[in-house]
Amino acid sequence: MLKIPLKVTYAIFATLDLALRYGEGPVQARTIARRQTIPPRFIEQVLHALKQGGIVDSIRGPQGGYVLRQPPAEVSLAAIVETMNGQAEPETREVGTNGQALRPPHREALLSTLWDRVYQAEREILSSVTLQSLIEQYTELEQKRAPMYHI
Amino acid sequence: MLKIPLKVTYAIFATLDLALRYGEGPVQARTIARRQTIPPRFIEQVLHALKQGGIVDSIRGPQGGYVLRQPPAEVSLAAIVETMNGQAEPETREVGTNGQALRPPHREALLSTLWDRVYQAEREILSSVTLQSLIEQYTELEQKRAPMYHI
DNA sequence: ACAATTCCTATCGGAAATGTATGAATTGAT
DNA sequence: ATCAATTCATACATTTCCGATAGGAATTGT
Repeated sequence: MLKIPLKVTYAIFATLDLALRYGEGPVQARTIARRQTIPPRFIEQVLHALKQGGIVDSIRGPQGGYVLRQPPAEVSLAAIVETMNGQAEPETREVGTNGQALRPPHREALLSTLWDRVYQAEREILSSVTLQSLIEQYTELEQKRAPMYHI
Repeated sequence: MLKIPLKVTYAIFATLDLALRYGEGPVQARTIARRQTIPPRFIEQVLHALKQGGIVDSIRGPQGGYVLRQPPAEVSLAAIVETMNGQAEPETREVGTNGQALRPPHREALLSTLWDRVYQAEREILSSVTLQSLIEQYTELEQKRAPMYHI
């Protein structure tokens, strides 16, 4: 049930890459693709979706590329994940009932409020994590394991 | 990210159907299929999975069918959902990195602990909901909207 | 004008989800 | 013993989704 599309993972790594260079001007899709090992033609779509979602801005033409729209501390994973999932969220397919007990629409309502609760819990967690905090966690991990090497 | 396979929905409705008749002897797959409007050939597979998962018992032969293994108050949705999802849970695919920043394995670890937190939250909610409590919610809904009609 | 880049849309392949089919195994009833 | 009702097991077909690729159009700095 907890399904993590690759697309979402790519989006997080891509925005993390941008976060690490926030304020240094645009980064090209190809560069991110190389650094994060994401298929170059595919990351374009991911970045495009992130732009539609208001997460990144794009600059066209030579020396163009992508930049984070807000500082890394302002960008929550909830925003990224929701953007990548589009509106495809609460598609509780109707099933219908012929028998007596468990008639729609209450039968369906029962489950959809349940999924809503799960979804809200997920959202709460993801809202509390920002690109900034992820980077901090990352450098902590790095320094713990290999305290002498720098990025 | 929150993906609800139809299979899971079917499983919940099927077990709810059994819960409403708990203690009244076995219910045939075909009967459940008709009442819950689930493809008859498909529900067999769902029920079979539920049996493998220890949620239901099956009785073969004429007048056979399926029964809940435990009283409805003892059956949590977490058990049902986990059974239907099999072991297919935590497949965090590795992505790999060529560039400098955000090297594996820490990059991957960052996300997998995050997904774990989300997964645990989901599990907590689903553990707190039983077939019994679902039925209670259902009858409440029914009586609120149509207080004069009975099931 | 040119070249670098994003933007848009179409398409493809494979995997997973959904659904169907067939027949074997089990068992109560007669 | 036979029969019919049912689950059991497996294989197969169909559809849908996801990841990935491709081609070219639009934009813009130099």
